[in-house]
Amino acid sequence: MIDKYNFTEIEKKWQDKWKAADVFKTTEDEDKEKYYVLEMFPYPSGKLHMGHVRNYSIGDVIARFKTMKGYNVLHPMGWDSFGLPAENAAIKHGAAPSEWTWNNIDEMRDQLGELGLSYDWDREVATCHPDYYKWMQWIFIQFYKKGLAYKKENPVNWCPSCQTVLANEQVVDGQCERCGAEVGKKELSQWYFKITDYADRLLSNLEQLEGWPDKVKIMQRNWIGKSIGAEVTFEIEGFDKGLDIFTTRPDTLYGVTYMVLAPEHPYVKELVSGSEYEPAVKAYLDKVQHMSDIERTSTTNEKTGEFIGRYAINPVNGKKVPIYISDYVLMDYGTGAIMAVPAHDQRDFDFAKKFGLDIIPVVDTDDPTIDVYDLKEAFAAEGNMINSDLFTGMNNKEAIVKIIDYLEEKGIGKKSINYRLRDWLISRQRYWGTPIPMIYCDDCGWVPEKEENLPVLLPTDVEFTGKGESPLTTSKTFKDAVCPKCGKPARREMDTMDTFLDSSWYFLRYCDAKNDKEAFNLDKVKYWMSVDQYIGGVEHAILHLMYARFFQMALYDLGLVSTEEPFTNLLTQGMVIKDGKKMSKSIGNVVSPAEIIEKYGADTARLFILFAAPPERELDWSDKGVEGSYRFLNRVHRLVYEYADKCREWTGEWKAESKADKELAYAMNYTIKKVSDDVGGRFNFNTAISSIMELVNEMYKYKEGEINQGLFKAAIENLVLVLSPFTPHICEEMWEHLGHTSFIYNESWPKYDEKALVRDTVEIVVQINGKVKEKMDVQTGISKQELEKLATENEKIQKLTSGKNVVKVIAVPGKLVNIVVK
RNA sequence: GCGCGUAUGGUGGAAUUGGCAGACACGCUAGAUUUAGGUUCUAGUGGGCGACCGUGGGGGUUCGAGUCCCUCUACGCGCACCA
Repeated sequence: MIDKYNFTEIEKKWQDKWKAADVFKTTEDEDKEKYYVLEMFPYPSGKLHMGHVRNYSIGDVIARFKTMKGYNVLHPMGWDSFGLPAENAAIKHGAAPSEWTWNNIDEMRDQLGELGLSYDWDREVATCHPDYYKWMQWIFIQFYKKGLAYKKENPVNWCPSCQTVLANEQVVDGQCERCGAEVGKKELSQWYFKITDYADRLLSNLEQLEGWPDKVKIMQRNWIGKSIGAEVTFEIEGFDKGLDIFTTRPDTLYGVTYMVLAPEHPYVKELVSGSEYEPAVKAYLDKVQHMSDIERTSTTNEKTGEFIGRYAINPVNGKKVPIYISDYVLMDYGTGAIMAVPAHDQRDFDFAKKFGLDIIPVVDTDDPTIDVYDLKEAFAAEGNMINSDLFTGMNNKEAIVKIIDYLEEKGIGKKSINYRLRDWLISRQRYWGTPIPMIYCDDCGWVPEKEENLPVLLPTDVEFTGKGESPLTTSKTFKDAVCPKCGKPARREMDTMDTFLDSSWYFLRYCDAKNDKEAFNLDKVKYWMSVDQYIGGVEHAILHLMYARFFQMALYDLGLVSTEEPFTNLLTQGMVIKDGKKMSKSIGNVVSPAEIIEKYGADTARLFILFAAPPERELDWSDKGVEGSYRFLNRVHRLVYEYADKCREWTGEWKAESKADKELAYAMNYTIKKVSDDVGGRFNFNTAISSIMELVNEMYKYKEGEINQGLFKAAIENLVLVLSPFTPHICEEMWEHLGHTSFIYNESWPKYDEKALVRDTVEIVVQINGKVKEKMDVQTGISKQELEKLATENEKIQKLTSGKNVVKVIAVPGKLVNIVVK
C-alpha cells in the first residue's frame, strides 16, 4: 500500500519540528561565509496576498539553497507597522491603532508560518514597537546634529475638507484620497531631510551597483535629474538686486527676448509695489495659489502670465527685455527665474506666441525643411551659431563651453549644476508614526530630546476624529516638555515621521535586533552587511530604495555602518495577475493564499508560483496550472514511496553500465548542474523546476527497465535534495522516509560529476543552406575535419547535394555542419 | 512629449554565447485501467496533403537570426512646463 501525499499533516509536522529544533536561528560565525537574503518587509494589513507569497517564496528558495551550499545565511522578517491604515481603522471602528496593528501582525505571522519560510524569528522587528522607534528617534537626532534635518516653512498639499496635510502619494488626480475634495496648497512649517546633499553620490554610486536592474537605476537617475549648465546674473532696470537665472543652454544667451519669474519669486512683490501693474499681478498670484499641482503642471494648458512692468538687461549684449511672471516657472528648481529663448525652447515659444513677444534665432541648421527665421515650433537640435557676436559660426555645443568661460571671465555668470531631486519632507500630521523627538523652547528654539529620555512614547490618550490636526494634539499628556537645554517649560513637536524613514534602516536592525544599548552594533553590521540579495516589487524602485541608500550613506558618514550602499543585488519581482488583470476586490478575481494552501498545501503554492514565470515578469495566476504543480508533487511522492523501502537497503555504490544507466546518470547530473546554476546565478526558478520535472520523467521511464540499485538510489536522493528549497515540507518528509535522521535543510547541496555530463556520442545536425536535412550521432570530441567528412559522405546528404556545386562547408564540433551549395 | 521595457503554438512559458524554434507545464484528442466519475498510465498535439512555411510588420548583416543592426506598429511601465 502506497502512502498518500497528505500535505496538511506533513506541513504541520515539519513546521513544528523546525520550530522545536530552532533550525533557522542564525548567529555570526567568522569561519563561514555570510549571505544576507532579504525580502521587503510587509505592511501588516492582516491578510497575506499572492504578491507576498511570490516575494517570500523567491527569498526562501535562495535562503535554503545558500544554506545547503554552506553559507551562514541571514534571512529575517519583520513588520513595517506604522502607517495610515491603522489610523483609518481607528476612525472607522474605534479600535486603537496599536491593538489593530498587533492583531494583524499575529495573524500575518501565522500565515507566513504556514508557508514554511525559513526565517530567524528571533530577529523579528516591528517599526511600531518602542524598542525600534526609540532608535529611529536616535538616528533622527544624529541626522539633526549633523545638519541633515531642518525645519522650514513651505507650501504643502492641504485638504480643506479633512483639514490636514497630505503626502504626495495621498493626492490622487489632484483630489484627496479619502474624501475626494480638491487639494490645495498651504504654507506650513515642516521637517525636511537634506537628501539633496547626497544627490551627486546617490547618482554616481549607481554605477557600482552592477547587481541592480538597469530599469531601476535609470529610474533613480531620472528622479535625481542632474542638469549641467550655467547661472547668469541679469540686471534689472531701476532695481538694486541682480536677477540670477539657471540655464542648460548658455549658447542661446543672445536669443533672450524676455525673462520669467516664478509667481512665488521673492522679488515679485517688490518689483510691482505701487506700480500700475500691481493689481493684475496680485490677481494672478492669487489665482495660481488656488490651483492644484495637477492643474498647474498640466502640459496641455495654454501658457498664462503677467507682465510686471519691469525690464532686465542681457549682460552679453546690453539688450533690454521685459520681465513676466508665469506658473510655468517653478520656484523650487534652479533659481526660480529663467531667461526665455523662444526660438530654441518650446515652452518659451508657446509663451512668446501667446504674448506677441520677439523670437530671435541664434542657432541655425542645414535642414532645408526648417527656416529658423520662420519657425513653426522651437528649434532645439544642434547647429551653428548665428546672431551671437564673437560666437557666431561656432557649433552650438562648443559654444556652450566657450560662453561659460566668457561669463566667468566677465564675472556675470558661472558653471552650475542643478538637480531635480528635492529635499525629503518627513513631517506627517498623523498619530500612528514615530514621534519626532524635537522640543521647541521659546528661548532656545528647536532642541533635540535628550538621548537618555528616548523613546519619546506615543501617548494613548488621543482622539481619532479624522478632522483637524494630528491626533497627537488632542493628548493632554504629550505636549508639555522641558527644554533639554535650559530646563524651562517647552512644547513637543506634534508631527510624526514619514513611515519611509522606518523602512530605511530596518535591514541594519535585523543584524542586531535585540540590542538595547545601541541601534545596532558596528561589528555585527560589519559581519552581515551589505544585503547580498534584496527582493521586492518594482513599485519601490524610487522612493524606498533611494531613501534607504540615502540613510546608509548618511550613517556611513557618521561612522555607524561599514558600507556606503545597503543592497548589493536587487531582484524586482513582477506582479501576480489573473486573467490579464491586477487582482482586485472590485474585479472579483482575488485568489487568497489561505484558500490555495488549504486545498493543495503550501508546497504546491510555492512550486506553482515559482514555476509559472520567471521572477521579474508578471505572473498570470492559473488554477489549472496549480493543479499541474500539485500533480507533479504527487508524482514525485509516489516514485519515492515506491522505492523508499528498497533504497534504505541498497548500498550507495554504483557504476553506470547500460545505455539506460548512462542516460539516467547524465539526467541526474545535468539536473543538479542546471538547478545550481538557475537558482544560484540567474534566479530562473521556472527552468530549474522544469529540469527537475524532466528528471522525474526520465526516472519513470528508467524504472520500467533494469534498475541499477545504487544509481537509482542516488537519483532519488538527489531528486529530493534539489527539490527541497522549493517544496521543503514534502522533501523533509521523503528524506525522513528514505531513512535519514537529520533535517534536509541541514544537508549539503549535491555535487555533480562533470564526467557524467560528457556523453559518448552527440547528435549533430547537418544543414544544407541553413536548413536542417539530416541528424547523425557521432563520437564526442571528433575533429572538425572528421566531422566535415562524415557529413559530406552521409548518404542522404550525398543525394541532396549531387549535381550541385558545394561552395563552402562550415562545421561546428558538437553542434552542426552547414553545407552551402549553389 | 521624453525615457525604459515587452511582443514566440489554443494558454503560461523555454531556447544562458548568433547554431535543431516551441523544453517543461496547462489545455485538447485517442487509447488502457475503472461499474462510473475522478485518479493513474501510454501515445499524439505550431501551420500546410505536400516540396515547404513559421518567433508583431517591413528591410538589412551572416554560411546560419527569436537572438545583432535599421525602421514601423501595438501594448505595458516610469517621469512629465525641471529652464
